[in-house]
Amino acid sequence: MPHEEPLRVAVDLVILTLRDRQLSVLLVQRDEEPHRGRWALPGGFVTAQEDLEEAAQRVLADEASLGSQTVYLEQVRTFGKPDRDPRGRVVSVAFMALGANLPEPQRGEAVADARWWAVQDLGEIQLAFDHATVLEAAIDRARSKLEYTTLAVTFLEPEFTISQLRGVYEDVWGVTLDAGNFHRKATRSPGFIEEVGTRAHLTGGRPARLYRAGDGTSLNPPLMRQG
Amino acid sequence: MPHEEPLRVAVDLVILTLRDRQLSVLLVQRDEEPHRGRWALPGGFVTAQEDLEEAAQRVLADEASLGSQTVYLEQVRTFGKPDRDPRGRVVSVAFMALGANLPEPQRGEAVADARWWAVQDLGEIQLAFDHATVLEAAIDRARSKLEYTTLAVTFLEPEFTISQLRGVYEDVWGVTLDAGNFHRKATRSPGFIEEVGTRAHLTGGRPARLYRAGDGTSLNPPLMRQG
DNA sequence: CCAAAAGTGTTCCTTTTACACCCATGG
DNA sequence: CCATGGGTGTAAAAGGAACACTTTTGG
Repeated sequence: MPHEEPLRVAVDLVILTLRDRQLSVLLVQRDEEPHRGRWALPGGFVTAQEDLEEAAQRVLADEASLGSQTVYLEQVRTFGKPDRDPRGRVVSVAFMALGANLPEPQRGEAVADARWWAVQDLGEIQLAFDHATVLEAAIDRARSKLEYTTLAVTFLEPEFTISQLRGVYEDVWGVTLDAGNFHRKATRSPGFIEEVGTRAHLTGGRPARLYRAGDGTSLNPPLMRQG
Repeated sequence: MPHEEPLRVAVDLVILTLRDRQLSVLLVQRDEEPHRGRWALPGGFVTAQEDLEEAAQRVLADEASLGSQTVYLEQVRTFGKPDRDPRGRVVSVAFMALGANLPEPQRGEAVADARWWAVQDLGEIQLAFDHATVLEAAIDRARSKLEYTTLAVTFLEPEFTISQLRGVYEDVWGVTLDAGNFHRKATRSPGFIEEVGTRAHLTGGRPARLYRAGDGTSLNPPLMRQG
């Protein structure tokens, strides 16, 4: 086996939730060089004895104080350009985390601030490292997986109404969907949702039936985006 | 920044091509411990100054002698369980490589043998490390990307007929598709294929028009699998 | 002429889309 | 009673599946 340079391996997390009907991502403001003052994805180095998913869970708990929350976690892609971190060679495995009503973050170590940003409002600011690319990859992944998987439910509490589910699609895709047609598709996709039996009294209209996530993970036919 | 253990980062390649109408993968037989004698995916460590894709290209050239061939290369997933390599901690970025009529491999260093295996015939043999998992992830990715991308053309020479294209779907998915319906779908998917103008005289039937890959990368509506 | 593959037409059926309409509640 | 959202019905349009049929070559 030839000699090779040891590299450092990190995980970076794109933690997404819906806040005020806006797809939002948790960013931390760096308190150290490089990129001091810039907003970045929460992340951390992988330690010797942990799997990549474990490292991601640890960052969720430590940097985002989301240890106890139920979040969906999925690996997105690994970024490894030699110059992506000015401190040296760091290969970073990007994860996407999705959750319902995630709380305001506590400020972690080496971090000046931490808060949710609506994805829409990120146009102006410049993220640290290559995190803009990482963020885009994760958001693309989330948007497209809504079409052909049951992932949308991970943005919702365990019990939800169909219009809340429709809201997830509308907010993540930025479209408007026909309520009646969506209702049919959702209720007729096998394994997508299951009726709970009770009803929600949310607003001034007819109470909606409550559902929970079904067993299925894939959606076919898929839910189409051109609403 | 806290101290952390340096890890080694490798790339592993799932190189797929069609040989005798069989989806086939290039495997190398290990000539060193651990797993001496077992078949494994071609791979190698990432060096200090190269990007992950560059490392993958280097492995393609060195271990698979596919340096000059045109192959499609895409990152699949990164595997990092602490015990996946008995020599120590190795995080491995898996790539999928697709190409047309790839040649018989030359035997590389630290390798007893190298050859193409039909994916169908792999049931019996046990691969080294976690390479069975890696292989499965890549094949799943390839199979599902045929549905909604124009990736099928990467299995073909620059000019091809529609029935050759249909053959890619049939061989990769293991199904039989209706020739007439496939013809319509392929010719009407914008950006999928472009007519060249000439014809192929392959077999004993009517000569087929030749096409080349179009500009598009995604296919919608997708090509459905239940042929 | 015949076999074989290429390519087109046609029919039936399912799904999607748009939108009307009724239902059930709070105020 | 009215506003509001929940949920169903329905007709037109689009798309998919099955398969017959025509075209164009080699032998």
